[in-house]
Amino acid sequence: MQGHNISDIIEAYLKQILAESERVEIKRSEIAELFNCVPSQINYVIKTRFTIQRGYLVQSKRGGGGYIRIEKVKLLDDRDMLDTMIQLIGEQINQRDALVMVQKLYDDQVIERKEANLILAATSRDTLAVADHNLEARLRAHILVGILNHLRYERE
Amino acid sequence: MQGHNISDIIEAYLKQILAESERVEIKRSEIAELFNCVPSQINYVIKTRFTIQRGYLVQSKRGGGGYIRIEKVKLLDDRDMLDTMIQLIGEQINQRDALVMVQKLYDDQVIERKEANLILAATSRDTLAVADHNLEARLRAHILVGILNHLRYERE
DNA sequence: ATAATGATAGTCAATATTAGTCAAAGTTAA
DNA sequence: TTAACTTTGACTAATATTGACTATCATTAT
Repeated sequence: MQGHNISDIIEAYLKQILAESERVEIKRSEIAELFNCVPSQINYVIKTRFTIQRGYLVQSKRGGGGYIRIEKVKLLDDRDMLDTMIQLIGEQINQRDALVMVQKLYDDQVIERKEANLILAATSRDTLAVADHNLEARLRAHILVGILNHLRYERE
Repeated sequence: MQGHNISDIIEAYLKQILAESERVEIKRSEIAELFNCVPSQINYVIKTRFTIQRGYLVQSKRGGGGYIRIEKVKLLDDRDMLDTMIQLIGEQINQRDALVMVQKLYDDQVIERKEANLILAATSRDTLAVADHNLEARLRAHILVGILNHLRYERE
């Protein structure tokens, strides 16, 4: 999954630390130097890979002694997570973000592997086969929300 | 089948690697250069020779460090029935007929109860929420076919 | 206290680096 | 001859990288 470019490598590095600990705190410039990239690339990595959808909370401080802190967040229960996801989806969602959500549901054992794959099949671009991408994203959102709602009450 | 043209040769090259390994990961431009063809020919080869029907799964990423990954998947015994169903569905299907199909999948133990309910949720009129009934039926057909295609093989 | 300075991090848009799509043109085989 | 298949390239889309400019915070000087 990783290792094809610097962003992937930085992502892996941070996640390795997060596998041991609940949070990681870095100094942006140090990480940039460590991986031989510009500081703003760290922001790019965080923005694309440590989103709330994926279960991460990011805080930072500027100025002297500044830092970036990434924290794994834990939603209280499945119901809570499903509600949050439904909110996050809103009116449309692209395939990548949908994958992230399904992955999170699987990681947190809300759904099984086969169910996860069914959902991905149902919401893939190939399946929807709509020319207009905006419409496609809206449809995907509807289907995903429909499924999440179903999961929401099935578990009660 | 044999090396009558470049597409066949590229196909053979990739399949030779896949004979040793479960997956092959390429950089499109490199392969194109290796075989002295335009990059989009690689897409053509993949589209015509590495389909899910033949037991291959393809993933890719664009941008820096991009790649195309081809994976062999194990096709399951149920695939004849699934193929028949896919044919039966055609371009559109109503909710009642979809229910019949899902029921059959459950009866034949291709899917579990939870999975069946999930599929029904994904294809219900409420979820699809399109005004035009014809469009709704077409969309349902696409989703169902997408799901059936994914049931044809075993996932990691 | 307040202002100036230095040390951080954030934003955004330009550029770079890939892969995907599509249709026209060319080739082959029935 | 014609229908299917292959080749090609112009255009599009997605993702990554970079750097100039901005915002915020802590410390020091006035």
